[in-house]
Amino acid sequence: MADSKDYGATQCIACPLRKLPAFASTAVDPDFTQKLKKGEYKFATGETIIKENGATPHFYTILSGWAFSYRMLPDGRRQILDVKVAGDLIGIQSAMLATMTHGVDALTEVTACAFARDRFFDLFRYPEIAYNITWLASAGECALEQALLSMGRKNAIERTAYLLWYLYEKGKAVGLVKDNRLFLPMTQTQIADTLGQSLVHTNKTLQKLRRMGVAYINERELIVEKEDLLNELAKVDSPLPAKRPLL
Amino acid sequence: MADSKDYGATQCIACPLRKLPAFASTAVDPDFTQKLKKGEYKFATGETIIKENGATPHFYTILSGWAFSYRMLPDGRRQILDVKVAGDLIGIQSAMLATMTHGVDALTEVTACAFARDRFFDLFRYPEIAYNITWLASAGECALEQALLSMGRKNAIERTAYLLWYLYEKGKAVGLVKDNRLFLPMTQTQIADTLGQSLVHTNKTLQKLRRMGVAYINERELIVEKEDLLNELAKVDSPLPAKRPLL
DNA sequence: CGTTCCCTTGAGACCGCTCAAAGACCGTGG
DNA sequence: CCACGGTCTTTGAGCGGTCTCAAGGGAACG
Repeated sequence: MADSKDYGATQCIACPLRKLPAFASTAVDPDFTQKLKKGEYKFATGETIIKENGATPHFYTILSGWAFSYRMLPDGRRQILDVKVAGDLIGIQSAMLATMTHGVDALTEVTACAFARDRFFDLFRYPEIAYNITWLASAGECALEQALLSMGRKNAIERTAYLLWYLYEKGKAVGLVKDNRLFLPMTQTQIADTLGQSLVHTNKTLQKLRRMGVAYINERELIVEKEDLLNELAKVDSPLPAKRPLL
Repeated sequence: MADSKDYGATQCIACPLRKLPAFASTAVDPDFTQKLKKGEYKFATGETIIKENGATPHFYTILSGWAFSYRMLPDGRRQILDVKVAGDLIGIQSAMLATMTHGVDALTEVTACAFARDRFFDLFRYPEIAYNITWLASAGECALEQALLSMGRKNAIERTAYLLWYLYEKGKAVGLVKDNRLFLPMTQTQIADTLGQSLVHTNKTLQKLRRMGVAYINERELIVEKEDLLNELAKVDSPLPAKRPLL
């Protein structure tokens, strides 16, 4: 499943994510996290990190790279649920519910910190960690709610604007935005599967946003020209949380 | 906000929900839960239990009755996110993220056990409780994922069938189904807002399901005639968990 | 007996879908 | 070095699923 393993390549105490302003400084001793860490895994672009309907021996915190979670219907229709970047936790569901109800694929090369599933309950002996895990689960739920509102009640332009806004904000939080530019390794097929729209219509909607001078994607980069207009089109109701915990 | 309060009307140790097969017997001492409980609240039909974008002083476990969570757009469009029945936890989000990103309204008269928000973190000192809260958050996420898949990739018939299946299973779990009948206090407008469809088209789709002899709603009752066909139409991929924890 | 809420039905418009095909770019192998 | 296949983006055309608008009937309620 994993390409390579490199035990403890990154020391928790020296975790580069801790420096980012998006992450709350935690009360948890990094040495403790270090002990829980089972290793560091690398996944290739396009590789499946977690299988749908399977059980992983691990769950992960993404250290670097992009991934997405999805669900599929038997006939091949796919719905992308969320996009995952550095700091995001993936696979808790399998730890809680025994089976994964979604899969996770890598969009780029991904480095992830692995934690053992069979020691999952141990984490809850530490109130701060337990709290953080629940916090992240809640935030994930919140993101899904917004997506659901988008899919259910917004039209193509609003929905697409919302997704671009969301990705942009998410990128900002982990320091991936520079000069209104965000590296964005998603194809239009993947964007369509996130929006719950057809590829063709997604393409036309993106072009409309480009012609409106709001935002466009070029060479795997999202360029936001009018952030306030994007925001307005997106009908955003709640911004992303300013600080989030890091496991 | 709450209509009436009646401290400790129901003793946790005598909680009627514990008897239901859907709930796992917990390692948590009921006396302890009892101490955390801040009272029992009653909400009238149609009343708002938790305000969107507000902060509640409490979060709740529903003891009896039906409710739904939703998000609204500024122009009044509404998306219903989930339907809540006995045993469901509502309002954790506000406890975690400081503000509620969704509102919760009562569909019937609702009785709910209240827990104080300012003592929320205390709960995490007890690993079993912390674990249970996270479990419930994960399960909520899973339900939202299924809804998202439904909205994004299913057509009206499949989507409607899925919702009916979901409600039916949810009702079963808490012992509300008898003779293939489930008391279901939702109007077609509310069903439409759950499905992300227009009222008119929802009405026509429900009629199609009725004409197909699959299931129909009559006098606030959902009658499932062909459960297997409903299941097949719904394209269900993961069943509801057999056992869930009770806070 | 009027008002309100909910369900139902019809008709026409339009948003988004499917089908089809072509161009751009890229890596690979002959 | 060029031909080739693959992936991704773009464009056009026509269909149809779902929406909006409009209106009527039934039940509940004051």
